[in-house]
Amino acid sequence: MPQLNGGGGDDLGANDEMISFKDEGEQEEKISENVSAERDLDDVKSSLVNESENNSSSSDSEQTERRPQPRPDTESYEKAREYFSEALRRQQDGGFFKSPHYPGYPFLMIPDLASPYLSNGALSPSARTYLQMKWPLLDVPSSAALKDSRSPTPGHLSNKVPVVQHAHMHPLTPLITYSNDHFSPTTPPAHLSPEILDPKTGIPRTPHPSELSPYYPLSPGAVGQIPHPLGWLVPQQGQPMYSIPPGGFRHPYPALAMNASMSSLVSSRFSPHVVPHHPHGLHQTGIPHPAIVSPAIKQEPNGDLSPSPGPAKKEDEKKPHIKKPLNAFMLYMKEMRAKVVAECTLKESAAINQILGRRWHSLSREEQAKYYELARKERQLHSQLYPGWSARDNYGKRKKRKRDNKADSTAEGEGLFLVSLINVHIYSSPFFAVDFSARNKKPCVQYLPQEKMIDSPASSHGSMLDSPATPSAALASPAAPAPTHSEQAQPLSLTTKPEPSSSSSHPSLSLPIGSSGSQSTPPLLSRPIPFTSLHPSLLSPPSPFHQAALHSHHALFQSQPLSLVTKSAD
DNA sequence: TGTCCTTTGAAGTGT
DNA sequence: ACACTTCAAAGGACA
Repeated sequence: MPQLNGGGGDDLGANDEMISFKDEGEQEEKISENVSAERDLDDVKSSLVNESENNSSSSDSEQTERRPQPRPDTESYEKAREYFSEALRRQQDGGFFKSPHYPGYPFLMIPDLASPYLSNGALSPSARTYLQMKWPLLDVPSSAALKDSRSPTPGHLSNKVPVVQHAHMHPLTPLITYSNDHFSPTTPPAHLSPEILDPKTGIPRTPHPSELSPYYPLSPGAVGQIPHPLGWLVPQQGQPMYSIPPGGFRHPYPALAMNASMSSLVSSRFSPHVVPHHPHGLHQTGIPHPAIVSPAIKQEPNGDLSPSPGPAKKEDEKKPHIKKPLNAFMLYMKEMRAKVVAECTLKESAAINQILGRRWHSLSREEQAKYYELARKERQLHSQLYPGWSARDNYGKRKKRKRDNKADSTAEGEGLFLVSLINVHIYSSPFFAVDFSARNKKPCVQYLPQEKMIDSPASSHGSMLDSPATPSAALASPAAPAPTHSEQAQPLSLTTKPEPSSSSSHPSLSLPIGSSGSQSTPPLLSRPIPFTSLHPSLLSPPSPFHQAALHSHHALFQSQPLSLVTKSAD
């Protein structure tokens, strides 16, 4: 089966190279998968030809033996085929916008290309048929696969790292999944519901609500409403980010392609003031909105801001929780988490996030810029979908623990904070691995043996990429010169603000660590991370500068275990 | 069951 | 203007 990831991860090649020590033949597989995808395209062409031939000549028995296929509307069918052919070509040319966030799909829809087969915001039956044929297991699984929802995972999907990922709808286009949740054939989403063919016309019809998958249960008010024609692209268990407007997008990039009138239209439709008409965070079609978490689904602990029960409270409960758009790092985490989890035995998100944080810093500017750009588009789309929404709306819906923590930490004094900062800087440097012995409440930063450190490509340059206020600016000059050694030597900062050029190349290391007084009250990680579960490759490789610096600081750091987390032992 | 942890970045609030 | 706070995701751990 062609897998849509074919080559799709190449845009993350450097990163893949750094962290993918699990499947050495992955690249080869991707190449072959691309070829396979092309071959499938040819198969489709052949099938089209055969089908047209058979339409006039095949017997009834042959028809019944064949998998029932809706008779394609040749024109739109052809358009869809052309689109995907073009998409595939662009993907292979490397010029296609491949979402790092949605590796399950090799490309993002190109509006002007996609529009031909988008009829009134819906995927035309012919286009759908095409997709069904092309990627039967991915988007429109075979009926056989769906008859038994417990059917075993296909071999090509058995890898812990999901090859095909459903779960979230792409925020930028309803045609893209939005999650790296593992594809689970045991939980086919509504969009994977078997194609229900009209026995008379042979054209896929909208299933009756009773035929729909229970994964997108229709609210009582939604009974009778039909699933969105693009529902097959809406993910399963996850939380897709942004919804499909009522009536469907007329454009795969609704937010980006909307003109003023459309924008206002969508705004009126998606204004938080209107959204409550669809309680439970479900789209009119019954598809949950990605960025909306209904109180009925996700109950915010402190979501009840109204002091007294009553209409106000009810109104508040009805108001869906529109989540913040994901920032670049969140997008990166979302994509890479599964990979990291698959590469090590860690399951704890806190530990995973630490690794991801370091990897994020080890990304090149170009790689990071992709995520910044994606995040920018996320925000853009979000702001267009929810023009009245503000991050403030979500304030106070979670426990304000930061404030409490700060109150605690301030009691520890500023010295501790400084040292903690230093510690994190040092931890962030690729010289050290964190030794979290199983029950050690005070994990140490240890020197990572050199031979373990240098086996990875020196992709770490301690990117000091400032989170660009205008990520497009970063993209505007993606061909920035390769980081020099001095650049690589820049410390991994807690913040993204650029270090003063006049400062030491490793200011964090030059700080008077000994004066911190942290030794007496070393900060600790509240929950230890088993060091043995950390694969060496999870740590950023050192540059020559790092090794040199390491050499000079070796004794100090070895004799002075440094803690990772800034939280006080108390 | 709810909160914490942990990361970065965006956006909010407060001074 | 700047510092600080909150929340986005994730899922195990913990109270």
